[in-house]
Amino acid sequence: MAPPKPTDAVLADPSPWRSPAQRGRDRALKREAVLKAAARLFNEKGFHATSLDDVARQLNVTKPTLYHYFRSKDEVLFECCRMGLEMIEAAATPVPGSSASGLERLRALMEQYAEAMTMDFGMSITRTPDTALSPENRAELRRLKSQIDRAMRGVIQSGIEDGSIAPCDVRTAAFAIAGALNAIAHWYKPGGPLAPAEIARQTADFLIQGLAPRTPERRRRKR
Amino acid sequence: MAPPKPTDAVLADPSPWRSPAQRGRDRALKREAVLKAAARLFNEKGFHATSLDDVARQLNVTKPTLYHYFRSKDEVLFECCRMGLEMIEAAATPVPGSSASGLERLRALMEQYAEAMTMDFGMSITRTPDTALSPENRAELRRLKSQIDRAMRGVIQSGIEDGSIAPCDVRTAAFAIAGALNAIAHWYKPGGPLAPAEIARQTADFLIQGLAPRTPERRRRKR
DNA sequence: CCTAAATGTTACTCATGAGTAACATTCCTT
DNA sequence: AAGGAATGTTACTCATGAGTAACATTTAGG
Repeated sequence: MAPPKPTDAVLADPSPWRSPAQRGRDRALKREAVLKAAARLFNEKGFHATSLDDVARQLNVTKPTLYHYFRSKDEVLFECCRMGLEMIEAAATPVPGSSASGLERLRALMEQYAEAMTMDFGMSITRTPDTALSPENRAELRRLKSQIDRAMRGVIQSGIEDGSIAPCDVRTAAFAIAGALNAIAHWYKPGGPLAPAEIARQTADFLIQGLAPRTPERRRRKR
Repeated sequence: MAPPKPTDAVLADPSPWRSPAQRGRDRALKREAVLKAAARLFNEKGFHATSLDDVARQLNVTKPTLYHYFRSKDEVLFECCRMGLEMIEAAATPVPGSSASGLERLRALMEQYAEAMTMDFGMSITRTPDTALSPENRAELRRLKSQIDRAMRGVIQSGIEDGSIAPCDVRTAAFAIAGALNAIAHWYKPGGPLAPAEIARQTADFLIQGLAPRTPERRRRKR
């Protein structure tokens, strides 16, 4: 009895033989599994305190196996950070046909940014010092970060122009906002009392409201 | 011609012979010089990328010399951070006979905090991952940090009570503020266009004002 | 003076962990 | 079947850098 041909298996195929496409997908999945395990360990114990042997052990393989998927430890960290930054960048790229005010767009950006910082890849952006990376990878990450920074400043600027955001120093505001959001990666613990969405909302609220008391007729924002 | 006795030398003494007190002071000065050089290098190249040989070279001595003043590389980093944290803590401890409002006290705290983050020891707090430290030292630093956090929350709380600060989630506010201030250590460069005091003021302003536009009668704070 | 403490040097040890060489196995292709 | 790509293993090499041993020199003080 011959095994069923992979190309015939459209639905419900428990066969151990994989199609070429499936094989490629397996590889991508394994790559991602390495990144995920690595990110978790890097965040928990720190990049330098985590050896690739640690990462491999976590996945029930040995260190040389990892080198089938990555060129170096450096590349592993770099990819983790890139994943995280791409999540944020997706949130920062403007939607073409949007009629939202600058403040509304900024709030959405801040909340997605904040939620990203509660996830493994997002955390790795701020929890690992960029000095751990090779000069080339460091430069590339800086490029991605400044792209996000530019996008955020753009949103702030347009908010000032449409009157939804108070005039302020855009540069300082962007730095302060990014700083407050990045900090989440340092104090958030998955088992905590606040869910990521809650943290995101509260932090965005605070940055919008500020510390100074509202005047009576504008005391609290709804929702 | 006998050298002047150290005890006689009250003023203007270029003698190479040091009094016992002066010797002790020399030692303390040298210790501090090591810390200063180390902090600068740690911040610039990263803790793990900086060897004690690097630090020693910077001071025109050799590595074993440093071990006369510190037990381990770990201790050097720890002391750098402790210095920085003590600067902030000094700013966070309440002045007994003060009649300032909560917001005024918080602004002063934020500005001093921000300025500390532009200095070598302040930077080392946030630019070095706490995973680089021994468990004991890490715990001690965490203790100092949470002491500052408690002080900050106390000031915020009292500001809410006296009406100078809008009601808000104190925990979230304290985290966001500390995050925004800590971030300064990551982007500030000594040669930049903004002086530390300027950065401190602008960042504090932003955190107080928030992003939302003021209502007409309270549009801008004076100064 | 003579000893002890402090301060500095040169020349090591030694653990760690990134990265590699060489080899085994499995699966797909022809 | 046979060759080769992909994936995995065991058993190393090798650089780095923290920390130390042993030794030299100066200074303080009895």
